[in-house]
Order: sequence, then C-alpha cells, then structure tokens
Amino acid sequence: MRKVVSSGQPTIKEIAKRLNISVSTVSRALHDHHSIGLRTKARVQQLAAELGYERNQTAIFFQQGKTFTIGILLPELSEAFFSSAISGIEDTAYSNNYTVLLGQSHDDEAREKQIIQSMKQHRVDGCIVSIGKNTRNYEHFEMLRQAKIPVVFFDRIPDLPNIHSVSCNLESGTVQAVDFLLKKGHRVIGMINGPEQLVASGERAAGYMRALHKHRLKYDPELIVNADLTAAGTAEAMKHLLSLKRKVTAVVTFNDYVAMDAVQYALKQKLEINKDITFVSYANTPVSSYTAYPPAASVEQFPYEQGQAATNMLLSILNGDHDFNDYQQLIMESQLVLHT
Amino acid sequence: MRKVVSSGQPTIKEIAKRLNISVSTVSRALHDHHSIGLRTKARVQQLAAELGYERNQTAIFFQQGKTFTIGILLPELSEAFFSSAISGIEDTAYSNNYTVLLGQSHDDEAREKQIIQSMKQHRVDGCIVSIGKNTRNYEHFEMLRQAKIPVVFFDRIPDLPNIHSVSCNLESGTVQAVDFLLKKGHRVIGMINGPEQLVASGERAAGYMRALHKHRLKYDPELIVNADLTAAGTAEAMKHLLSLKRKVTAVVTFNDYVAMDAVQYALKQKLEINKDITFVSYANTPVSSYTAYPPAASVEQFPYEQGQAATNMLLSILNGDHDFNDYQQLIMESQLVLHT
DNA sequence: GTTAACCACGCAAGCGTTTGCGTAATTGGC
DNA sequence: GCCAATTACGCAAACGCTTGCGTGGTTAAC
Repeated sequence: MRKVVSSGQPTIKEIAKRLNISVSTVSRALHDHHSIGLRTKARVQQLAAELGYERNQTAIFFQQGKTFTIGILLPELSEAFFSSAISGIEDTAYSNNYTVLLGQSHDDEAREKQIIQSMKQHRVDGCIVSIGKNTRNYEHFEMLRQAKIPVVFFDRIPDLPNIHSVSCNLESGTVQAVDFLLKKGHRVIGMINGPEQLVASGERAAGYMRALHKHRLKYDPELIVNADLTAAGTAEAMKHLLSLKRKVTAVVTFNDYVAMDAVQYALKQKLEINKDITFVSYANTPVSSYTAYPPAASVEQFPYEQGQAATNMLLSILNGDHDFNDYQQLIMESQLVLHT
Repeated sequence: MRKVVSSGQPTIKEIAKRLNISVSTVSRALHDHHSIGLRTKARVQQLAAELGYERNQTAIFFQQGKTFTIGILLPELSEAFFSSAISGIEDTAYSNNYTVLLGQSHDDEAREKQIIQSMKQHRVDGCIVSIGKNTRNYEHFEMLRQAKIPVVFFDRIPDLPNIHSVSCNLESGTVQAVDFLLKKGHRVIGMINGPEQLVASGERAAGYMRALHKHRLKYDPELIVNADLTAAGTAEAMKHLLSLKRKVTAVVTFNDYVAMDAVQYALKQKLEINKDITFVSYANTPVSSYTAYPPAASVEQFPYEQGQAATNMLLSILNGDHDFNDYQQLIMESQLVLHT
C-alpha cells in the first residue's frame, strides 16, 4: 500500500495528462522553449496557472545537481557584526536567486564540523564561513575542497594556503588608530588583542608596531596582551596593563564589546574615561553612539559590505568566472571613525 | 554527449557494483536494517567509510517529499531582537536535525511574498515568520496553508483567525511598566506606539489603559500616538506629546531603539532625562546597559526563548503531535527590568 | 516429513524534472 | 519535384535513493 505523499501539488505529469501531450512538451512549454508551438505553449501555461502549478524544486535540485543554496557558517548569529554581515549576504544572495542556509558554531569546533558536514550533505553550492575563535583543525574545510564545494572565508580567516577570502585591512586601520592616539599625545598605548591564531589578531599587532615604528618609538611587548574576548578575560588583560610601571593612558581593544567591558573595569578602578585613560576599538557598532562612554574612535569594518563582497565573490566562482585554482583574496580598507 | 555532473561523490550504486550486490541491499545495510546479514552489513559499511560515501540529501529530500528544513522570515536580520531570535531558532532546529533557510523582508510586503514563494518552492517543511510592519495582505500565507506547510508566527503576529503563534504578553508587561511610572509619581504618561495594525501595538495600548483603569485614572487618547518606528516618526511623535497642555513627564516607547531616538529628541529640546522626562521601553536590548541615557526600565521580551518556543511548536506540529486544526498560541510572560 | 517461520538478499517501481535524440509534417529554395 | 532546413512534438533515460514484494535457502516445531 503506497503512501500518498502528493500533498495535492500538481505536477508536470498532471498537466500532460489533461492536455493529452507528453511531459517533455509541458516541461519545454513552461520554459518557453523555441521548439514548442505557440498554441500549445499558451494552453500549457494557462492550465498551469489555473492549477496553481509550481515546480518542485527538490526534484530539480536533485536532477541538476545544483541547489542554488549557499551555506553560511558564523560563530554567533546574534552578534551585531555578524548579523549585519548576514544581512548583506542574504540581500545579495536573494537578488541573485540564491537562498541561504544558516548555521552558528558558537565558537565550538565540534559543532562547526557538524554544520559543515550537514551543509555538505545538503549539497549547498558553496559556503561562506567565519571560523570559530578556537578552531585549530581545518580538516572539515579540506573535505569541502574535496567535494568541490567552494568556500569563501570572511573576517575570521584561517591561516591556510589557497583559499578565497574577504576581509578588512585591519593593519592600516590600526595604524590610523595608533596614529590618532599618538597625535593626541599618548605615548604608552596598550592593546587588548584577540586569540593569537586569528589572522585578525596578527594584523592588529602588525599595525600597532608599524605605527610605532613610523614615529620612531620602540615597542614594548608587555603592552600587547592576547585575551579571549570574554568579560573576564578583558578584565584580566586590563589588570595586567594597569599594573605596568609605565602608565598606560590609552588602550586599543579588539572590538567595541571588549572596549565596553574594559570601560567597565576602568570605571571600577575609579579611572576617568577619556582623561585618565582613552579607548579606541574596532567595529564601530552602531549602538556605541548611544553609549555612555563610547570609545574615542573605532575602526569601521563594514560588515554589511563584507557580506556583500563575500557573496559576490562566491557567486562569481560558482558562475565559473575564474580558474579553479585562481584563489582570490579581497581586502577592503577599514576606516577609523572618530566619536568626538 | 552526457555531461558528467558526478563531482566524484560516490553513490550507493558504486558500492553495490564493487561489492557485487544490489543497491537495495546497500541501502538497507547503511540503515542497519534487520534483514541484512551481519557480514554484508560490515562489508558495506567499511567500504562506504573507505570511499567517504555520503548520502545525497537532495535525492532523499526529493524521494521522501520532506526536506528537514524550516524557513524563517524576519523583517530585519541585523536587528538585535530578531538576531537573538534567529539564534534561538537555529539552536533548537539544529539539535533536532533540522536546518534553517533564511530570508529578510525589510518590511517590504512584495519581498515578503517573494520569499514565501521561494520557500514554498524549496519545499520547506514549515515556516517561522514575523511579519513586516506594513503588511496588510495575507494571501501569501493562505497559499502556504493550501500547500499544507505549517507556519508559526511569532512576535509580529497578523490579525488572522486559525494560526499558530508565539508571542509575549505585552499587555501585562505594559501594566507593570505603567504601574512603575505611576508609583514614581508620574501622572501624565505618553506612549509612542507602533503601527496600528500590529497586534503588539494593540496589546501595549490595552496594557496602558488597564493600568490607568486600575488606578482609577481617566484615559486621554491624545497621549497615545502611533508612529512608524523611524527616527523621524519618533521625533514627530515626541513633538506632539511635548506640545500638549498637560505636561508629559514620562513616555513609554515601542522599543529601545525608539527610546534612544526619543531621548535624542528630548536632549535637543534641552530636557533633562530622568528628571524632566522619564522613558520606559520594551526589548531590554543588552546594549542599553552601556548606554548614556538608558530607559529607566525596559520590558524584556525574551527573543531567544521565543525563538526556541516557536521552533519547538513547529517541530511538534511537523511530528503530527496535534490535530491539523488544533491551533496553538503560546503566550510568554514579559517582564519589566529596572535599569536604576 | 510437512508446514511455518525466519533469514538474506534481489527486482523494480517510483519520486518530478530535464534533455538528447528521433520522427513526422510542413516549408522554402532551386 | 527533390533535398534541406525548420517546426512541433514524443520517447526514454537519467539523477540517487527507498521500499513493497518476491524468492530461494535454512531452521524449528509438531
């Protein structure tokens, strides 16, 4: 006894039977194929409309081996930076008739792997991913490569050869940030950086050093501390910086959230913000404009635009606009935004 | 000349050929079917592992007429309230082996329709949607009903009979909010409400009136104004409220963003926040804790939990735990959170 | 020794669509 | 009036997988 799954949705076969023609003719008529007569075309299209026919995408996906779906894997959907990025990705995917499959890793490597696995099984055409901050092992991305599913990394990019990526040039933004502080007279500038293995952390550190070098100042390794981006980690980092002999008067923090946490810590230590200590950070989160003690400046990373760019890159790869081995890395310019 | 789409991915057929057994045996072996001998099971599973076999989900989706995918349609992915909700939805979908297809309407009715259409074509098993604030026409949801695709509405719920929904009891939260203001001595309390057709707006208004009634105060219709949630609309609403003869000393705003905009307007009018005028709002956006002039209190709506609840409801419907005509509406309690 | 039960597997249909190829019938050129 | 091109359509395979049914072979019960 066959289970009837039909759900009433009319199929191409239905139309064919009613019109007494073959399914192939119906299919072609629906696609406006030139080899179908005008009369039959019209009849088919009219009946299709009447029946409320809708192509069964799952059948087409299966048949074509293409899903017009892109998978997007992010650490945390609710973080402002990433949710802006999602927004940019969805917008450009949508206008190119692609849909978006979503997954969040919560910075958990195991979950990251499972999601990638799931996306692979779903046969997404490509992926856009920002890796978790604890991810050390990249074999799941290697599997995607073997399955010939292209992936564009963005923002949090793994340290791997031969990948596509979109990111912001944080080094130049950091130079701008440190320049800004130096011009305001600060000489002992701390930095609360992120986990060491993130490329983004390396870029921040590099920018920091380049700016110092430009001004012929010497670099004190004690001033850069790698934290884990939690409130507790930030507090500890601040504690370290404030314990140094040379008085730290400004701190560059990994992002606006870290900045806010750092501000909280500083306030507890009875420091006056923008007087005893000045903060500069990254992300330029919109809310910081409403904030009591916003960082004096923030490096805008254009998440929405990064999302757009990553999607466009992925789509052009899917369209076969490039050689398979032509790995692209788009680096957007970040920009320091003053909040004074 | 047949195009080779294979992409090298091994199929069930491959395994069958190599082992000289039938595809059905392989399929059953992979599913641990009892009617397959232990020896063959082992051989199949080992070879599958060696080859890196992975089931082709698109084929299964097609064959089973089920996609294990839920569509989620929201006005704006980057809004904090919704991105928390997404997070909750994705988490519970993930732990039930469902995946999530994403779309944002940008509060545009036409786009909302297109996305629903697209999800229908993608044959999602069900949908979770929060409607756009301008949506007046609900025929696209009627189409989903006809296609027997269940949909759970949440937060922004249309005024339709026979729907599933998850929402927060804003009326009680509003009563708490107005009570709070009344106890602080405010007697002329304005309200910047949302678009009239939103159920959420009605609930806020009802709560407002109920609180007044409880305290035997009479209700002045001039004090409630329906705005469009833009900064400009909020400014206009504030202008109206401040122009009234009776001096408004407190305002309940539709959400934290409206509150922030209202605060900005009040500051421009040289009003002192929490002295000349006090704000109470909804959403309890985390950032408002960092904010310069946060609302004195905010009604927490638990977006993450709402997302979880909506997903659980949808999954239980998909599991056939209910009659088809057993429409459920879950109403969660909101809770006033003081920021003092 | 017959029947029944079970075990281990193969056959083949079917899900809805696309598409290469074949085949009539009509048209046009000379 | 013959060949070629064009028009209008049908046939059937293929995509990968699941599953109802059938079929030998072995075992157990009476």
